[in-house]
Amino acid sequence: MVKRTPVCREERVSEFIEDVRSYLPQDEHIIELADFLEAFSDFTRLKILLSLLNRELCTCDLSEITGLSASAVSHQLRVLRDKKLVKYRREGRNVFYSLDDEHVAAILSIALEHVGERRRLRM
Amino acid sequence: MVKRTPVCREERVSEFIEDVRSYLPQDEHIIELADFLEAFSDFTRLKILLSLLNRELCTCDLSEITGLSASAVSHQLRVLRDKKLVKYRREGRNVFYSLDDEHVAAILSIALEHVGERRRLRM
DNA sequence: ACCATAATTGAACAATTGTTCAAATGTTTA
DNA sequence: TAAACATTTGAACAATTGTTCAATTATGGT
Repeated sequence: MVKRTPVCREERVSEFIEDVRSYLPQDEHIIELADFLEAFSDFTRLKILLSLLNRELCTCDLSEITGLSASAVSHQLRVLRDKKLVKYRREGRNVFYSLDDEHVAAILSIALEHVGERRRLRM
Repeated sequence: MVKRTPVCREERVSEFIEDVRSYLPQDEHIIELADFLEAFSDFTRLKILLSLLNRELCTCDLSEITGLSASAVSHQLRVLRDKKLVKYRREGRNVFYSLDDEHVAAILSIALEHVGERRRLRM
C-alpha cells in the first residue's frame, strides 16, 4: 500500500508544508506573541489601555474611570504589567501607570481603525 | 458631612475623570475592539494567521501545518471568520482562507517586533 | 449511485479567565 | 503610633474557552 498522507496537496505535500512552516516563528516565540496579544483581549484591560493612551494615571483614577473596584483594576494592571504592556512608578501613596512603548499604542490605533472601518461597512 | 469622593484627585475629581472619559470610545465600540483583538490571543489561531501572512491556504493545509485535527482548525477558522480577520473562497472540495485586510497583517508584524525587541532586552 | 476526500457542526469536557470579597501591605499625615 | 487612604494579594466562584469525538454536509470522481 502506497503512503497516502494528505491528498489536498498530493506529492508536493511535504515540501509545500515545510516551506510554509519555514516562514513561521518558532513555537516558543508564537507563545510569547499570544501571551502579549492576549492582554488586549479583555474589555476592562482595553479600557485601561485606552485611558492610558492620553496620560499617566493611578490605580484609583482607573477605578473611577472604569467604574470597577480598585481590586479588580489592580488585578488587571498586574496582568498588563506582567505582559509588559504598561510601566509604573510609585509617587507617595499612588502608583502611576503608563503605556510601555509605541508598539502598544500602535496596535490600539490600528485596531480602532479596523473596527471603525468595518463599522462603516455595516458589519 | 462633606462629600468625600475619591481623594486621589481631590476636588478636581469629576472634571478630571470626565475629561479622560471623553477621549474614550463608547463602551459598545470597546466591546467590538476587544472582540476583534481577542482573536489574536490564542496559540493555534495565531499560528493560522501567521501562516496566512505568506499565502492563501486551505483547511487541510492548515491542519497539516499546525498538526491539529481538521475539526480543531475549522473551529478556529470559524472564530477568525466571524471576527472578520480572514476571508475565504471555495474551490472544489477545498476552502481557501486568506487574511481579511492589511490591518491584520500590520498588527501581527508590530506585535512580532514588540516581542522580538523584548526578547533582545532579555525579558 | 456510491465512495473518498474536505470541511463543518454540536455536544461534552477539562482548563482557564475575570470578578468579588476579605485581608494584608505600603505610605502619609496628625 | 494611630488613623486614613492607596494598592495589592489570595481564595473562591461562575463564566468562558479550546479541544476531542462523532456525526453531518458538501464536492468530485468512478
